[in-house]
Amino acid sequence: MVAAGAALADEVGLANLTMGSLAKRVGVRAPSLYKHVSSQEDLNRRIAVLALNEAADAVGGAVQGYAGPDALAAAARAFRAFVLEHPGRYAATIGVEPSGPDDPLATAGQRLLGAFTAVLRGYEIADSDVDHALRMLRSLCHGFATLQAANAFQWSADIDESFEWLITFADRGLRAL
Amino acid sequence: MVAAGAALADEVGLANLTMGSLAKRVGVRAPSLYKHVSSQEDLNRRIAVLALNEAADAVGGAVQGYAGPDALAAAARAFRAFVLEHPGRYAATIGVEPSGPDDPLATAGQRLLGAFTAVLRGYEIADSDVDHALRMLRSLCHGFATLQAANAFQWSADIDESFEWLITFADRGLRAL
DNA sequence: GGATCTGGCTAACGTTGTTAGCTATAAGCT
DNA sequence: AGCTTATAGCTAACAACGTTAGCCAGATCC
Repeated sequence: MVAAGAALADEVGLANLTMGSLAKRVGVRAPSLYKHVSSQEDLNRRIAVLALNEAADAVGGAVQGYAGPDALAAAARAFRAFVLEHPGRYAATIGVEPSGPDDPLATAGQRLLGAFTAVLRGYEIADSDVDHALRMLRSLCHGFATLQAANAFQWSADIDESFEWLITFADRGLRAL
Repeated sequence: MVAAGAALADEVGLANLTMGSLAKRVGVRAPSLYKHVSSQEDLNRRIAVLALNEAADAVGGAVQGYAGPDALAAAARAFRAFVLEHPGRYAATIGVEPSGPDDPLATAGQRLLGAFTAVLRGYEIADSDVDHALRMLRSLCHGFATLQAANAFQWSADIDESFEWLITFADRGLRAL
């Protein structure tokens, strides 16, 4: 049922995902949803967990067999593709905070982070820099993908080209460490 | 009145900015707000315009008198500081699209973009690269600031330190072009 | 065969966004 | 000065949404 919610969010946008519309989608009256979810916020969290796990799978899978620049490119592309294909569920991950270390949300987030950490192992990065590099990578991918998903890149230049440019930019920077 | 809305959004979060709460804040009943704004979405757009103009002022002002790496650092810091001090109004800028080229929202966005473009002039960047570099910079700053505003950086390493690290990372990359 | 659990339902309530229609004060014109 | 109009507030009311309470049919289990 949260899968249906995630799909609906992708279609109509997270802001337009209403309990009523989800109920209609699954062929049920709205109050019945509360047998599966305790509130809309709870639904949101579950969608976020699903999205983070799926994103981790996508990035982790894309990286397999690659290392260094190839792994970086594969991870970044997979991540952006996931966000663009599933903007609604990814939006559900923004602004939700794990309640504790064993919150499924936290572990799902760790999985996604782990996939990116694996990419960084292909570069020679000092231990003291790896956290910073990870945050840089996450900011870059998250920022680009969400801006594109929101249609915030207005003018001419080709967006795919910009993203490839950005990947090689990050690659060169990481090598230079 | 949109200033009051922006302030309230900063305090309680954009999601909790309701017509009723804003009305109470300005000492008026809710329907009276519609004498100034045509809908909540309209209010949102106006807050977004305000936020983008303020951000452009902050970044533009911080850059004055600097060039190259200093300008980059000043711009990035000013931008992040603005987002962290005004998370509500900045959140209002996400997901709103200008209706046309003379939409105030579009021109405000251009102003902010222009401030970052000025920073890039301190580097020797090929014309064909400047758009990509601009998008990279915007993704980086937007991504980092929004992730931090959402408390998405979980673990230990110091966040300010990461941001400084990220600035010098971008600087080195831009020089190498 | 009876008890319980599961998952649906209807009815109802509070909140929020919004519209319609009224009114008092301020500003502007003759 | 006196009439008109614009401004900006109000109350009443409605629709949509999230949510709770309470009921009920069927499946599962002892």
